[in-house]
Amino acid sequence: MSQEKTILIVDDEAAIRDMLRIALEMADYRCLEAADSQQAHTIIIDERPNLILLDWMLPGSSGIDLARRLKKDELTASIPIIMLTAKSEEDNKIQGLEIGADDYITKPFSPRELVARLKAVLRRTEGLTPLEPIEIEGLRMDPINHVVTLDDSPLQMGPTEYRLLSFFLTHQDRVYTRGQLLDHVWGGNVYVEERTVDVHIRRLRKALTTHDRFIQTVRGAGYRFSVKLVANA
Amino acid sequence: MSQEKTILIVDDEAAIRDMLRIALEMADYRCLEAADSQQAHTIIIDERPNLILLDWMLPGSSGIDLARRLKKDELTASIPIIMLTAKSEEDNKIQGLEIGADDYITKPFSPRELVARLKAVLRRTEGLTPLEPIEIEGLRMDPINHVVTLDDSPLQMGPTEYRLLSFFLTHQDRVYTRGQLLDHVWGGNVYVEERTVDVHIRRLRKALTTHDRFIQTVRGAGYRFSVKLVANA
DNA sequence: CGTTATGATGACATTTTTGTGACAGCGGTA
DNA sequence: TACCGCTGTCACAAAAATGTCATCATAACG
Repeated sequence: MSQEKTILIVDDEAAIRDMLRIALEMADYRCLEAADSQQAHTIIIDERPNLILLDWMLPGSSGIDLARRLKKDELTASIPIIMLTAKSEEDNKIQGLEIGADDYITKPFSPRELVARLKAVLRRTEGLTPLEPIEIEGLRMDPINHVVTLDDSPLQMGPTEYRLLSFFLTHQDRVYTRGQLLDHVWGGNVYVEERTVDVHIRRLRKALTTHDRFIQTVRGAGYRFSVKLVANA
Repeated sequence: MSQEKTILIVDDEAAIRDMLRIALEMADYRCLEAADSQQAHTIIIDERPNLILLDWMLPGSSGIDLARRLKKDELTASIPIIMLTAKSEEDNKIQGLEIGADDYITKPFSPRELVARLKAVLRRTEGLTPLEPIEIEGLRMDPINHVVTLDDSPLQMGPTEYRLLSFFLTHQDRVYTRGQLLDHVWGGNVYVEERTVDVHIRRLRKALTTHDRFIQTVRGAGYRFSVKLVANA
C-alpha cells in the first residue's frame, strides 16, 4: 500500500500536461484533471491534491495570480506549489517565490528533474507534524518518537494499528462504522473488505492487552473507543 | 529572547554588503565584518558564524575556491554556505552545490528571498554541528577534531555517516522519515533516492558495530536514534 | 431452546518494506 | 596512469505487515 500522492496540474498546453502526466505516473503519483485554459482561474476539484504544478503563463489569468489566490485561501494555503516557467520568464521566479510558491522549474526540464524537485518539496512539507503527545489513563501516544506506552512500558504494533489507535485517540466516545474507519485510517480510495477492519481491531486489542476495554464493539454499527464504560444500545 | 544567529558576509561590493546587512539585521540576524576584496582569500575572524554568505566572484581568489577551502578545513567544514551568483553565472550553480554549498541565490534577489532561503538553510542544519563534544554510553563525538570514538578507540566512517551520526546525536529519541533525513543531513537541494538513506544507515550501523542498538528502525515511518527506547510502534 | 446474524480469532498467501552485498562513477592522490 | 575512498543506485534476500478466508464464539430473537 504505497502512500499515494496526488498532483494537480494546471497548464493550458495539452502537450505539457501529457508529458507531466506520464512522468508523474511513472513515478507513482496520481494526477488530477488538469484545468484547461478557460477555467484556469476557477479551478474546481473535489479532491485535495498534495501538490500543485502551476504554469506561469495561463491565458486570461496569469499563473501567479492564481498562485496568490490559492495561497490566500485557507483551504489551499498549505498545499505546496511548484511554478513552471519558460526560461525567458526567469526573472519572475523571485516574484513567484515571494508569493509563496515552494519551488519553480524552468522549461524545458527533464522528467527526472521534475520528479526530483517534486519529491524534495513534498518531503520538506511532509514532516510538519509537531503533534502533542496524547495520554489517557496510562495509555500514551507520542507522535514525536512514534512510541505508544502503557503505564510506561512500550507497546508494539504495526503501522496500521498505530494509525488506527491514533485516530481513536483523537476521536473518542463515538461509534464509527467499518466503512468510516476505512475512510479515515486507510485513506479514501482504497478497496478492502470491511471485515479487514475487524482483524485490525483485533490486532490493536491484542497490542493493548490488558486495556482492551478501551475499544468497544457496538453490534450492528461498528466500534467505539472510550475510557468510559458505556452500555451499548 | 531570539536565539541570535551570526552571518558572515563575504563580498567585495560595498553596496551589496550594505544591502545584505540591512536585510539581515531587519530579520534579527547579526552580521560579522565582511571581508573585503583583498583579504577574501584569507578570512580571519574571531567568531564562528552560523552561516556564510559568499559571493561567487571575488577578485584574486574566486569564491568557489574559497568555498572549497572552507569545506575542507575541519574547523569550518560544518558551516553552511550560501553562494551569491550573478545571473549569467547560473550555470555554475551545479558546481557550487557540488562543492558543498548549501544553497545559492542569483543576483538580483529580493531581501525577502534572501532571508527565506537563509532560514531554510539554517533550519536544515540546525543542531547539526555541535561545538561541544557529545558523549553517550561510551560513544563520543568530538566535533572540533572531527573524531568519533567508542570506549576511547576511534571509529572510522565516511563523511556522510559522520554527518548522519552528528544529526542523530543532536536529535535523539525522535523518528525521522527518510525524506527528513535527506533534508537535514544531505541538504535540501540534492535529489537522491530515499533508499539511499537505508544504505547509509547500514554503513553507520556497521561502523558502530557493537552499539548498533542505538539506531532503531521504525517500520513504515523511518529511523530513530535512542539509548533508551526499545520497542517500536 | 434452536436458529440466525454478527463479531472474534487463527491461519496463510501475498504484498510491502527493509537489510545487504555488489558495482560503477567520480574525484583525489601517489 | 593506476589506485583508493566515498557515493548513489540497483538487485536480490530477509523480514514484517496486510488482506482475506474458514471457522469458532456469542448475541439477538423467535
